[in-house]
Amino acid sequence: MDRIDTCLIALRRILRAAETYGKELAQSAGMTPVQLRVVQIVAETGSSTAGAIARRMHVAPATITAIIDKLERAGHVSREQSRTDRRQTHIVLTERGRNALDRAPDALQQKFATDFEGLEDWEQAMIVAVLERVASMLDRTETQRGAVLYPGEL
Amino acid sequence: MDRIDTCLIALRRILRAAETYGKELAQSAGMTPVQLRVVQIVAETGSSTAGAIARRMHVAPATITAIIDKLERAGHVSREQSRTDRRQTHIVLTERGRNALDRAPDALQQKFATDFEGLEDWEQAMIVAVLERVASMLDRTETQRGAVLYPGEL
DNA sequence: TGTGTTATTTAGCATTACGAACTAAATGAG
DNA sequence: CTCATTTAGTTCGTAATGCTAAATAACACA
Repeated sequence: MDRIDTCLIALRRILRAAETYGKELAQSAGMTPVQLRVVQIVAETGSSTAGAIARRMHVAPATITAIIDKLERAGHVSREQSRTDRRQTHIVLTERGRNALDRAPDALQQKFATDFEGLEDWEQAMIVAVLERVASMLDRTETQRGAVLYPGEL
Repeated sequence: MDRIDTCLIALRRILRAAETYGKELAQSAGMTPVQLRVVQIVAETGSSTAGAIARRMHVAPATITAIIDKLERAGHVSREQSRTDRRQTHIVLTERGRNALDRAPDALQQKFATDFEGLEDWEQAMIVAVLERVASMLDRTETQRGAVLYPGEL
């Protein structure tokens, strides 16, 4: 078997695993993967505007509106009008949202972290180097093409 | 920065790159990523039944029916009733479908393959080893849990 | 023959996502 | 200060993907 094929197959396995974990994860948090992703962003940033979330997720504002609607109805987040610019809406995490987040540790992350810690030091170092290498091989284009860099993207 | 964090960030970059490429790819083929995935499977296997595609994609049969409907309407594939078992429907690629496929080289694959070939031999070997390692760290559970292995899955 | 199993489709629903059109608020030119 | 423009978010209509449950058709075997 070709080395490239082996790599691509491994990459697909990784992608599929991520998807699977995403679903599990969402189930234990009581929301869908996308909704959870939004909640994670809000939690991470303290409070984001709708537009900032949309840009960060590379998604149209209308899409975020719909997702926030559902999260708000479920009581996970709430909308707060900005005082400095009343066009803006700040999305903030509610108590309930924070609880859901605590109940939903990222399964992929956990699994990987556990296994990773059991490895030899040199093995860890090798994995770090390779993953970074592969990531930059794959996503380099995006920044090279001059795509807009969004606030909080890094 | 923590090694684990570095890995996870790299993994997310890889996931996002894959998504981006998937969209590009599908666009040049004139169909959605999922539809293209079905067409690829059909092309690869010569002719699959609807059920086989569903199992391979880990998706409910009803979902495949809907996708095949669209692909058939667009003239990319056609349905043919099996002669040996008339409950089965064989999905076959049309001329038009094959053309679309030719027009859509897998962007991720291309990009990766190009870069990969430019690397030193030892570097290639290391990448192969690490990706396989990470893949098995992440997707091991699935087989361990005794999930059904689907025909053509390997 | 009849009963049970298997393959696919139909129907109805939820989620994600988009673009276009709209409202409200801020900003800038004159 | 006023009017035009831009920006932020929402609403509306549409499409794709995915599910479950129920229907339909064909096979299989006792």
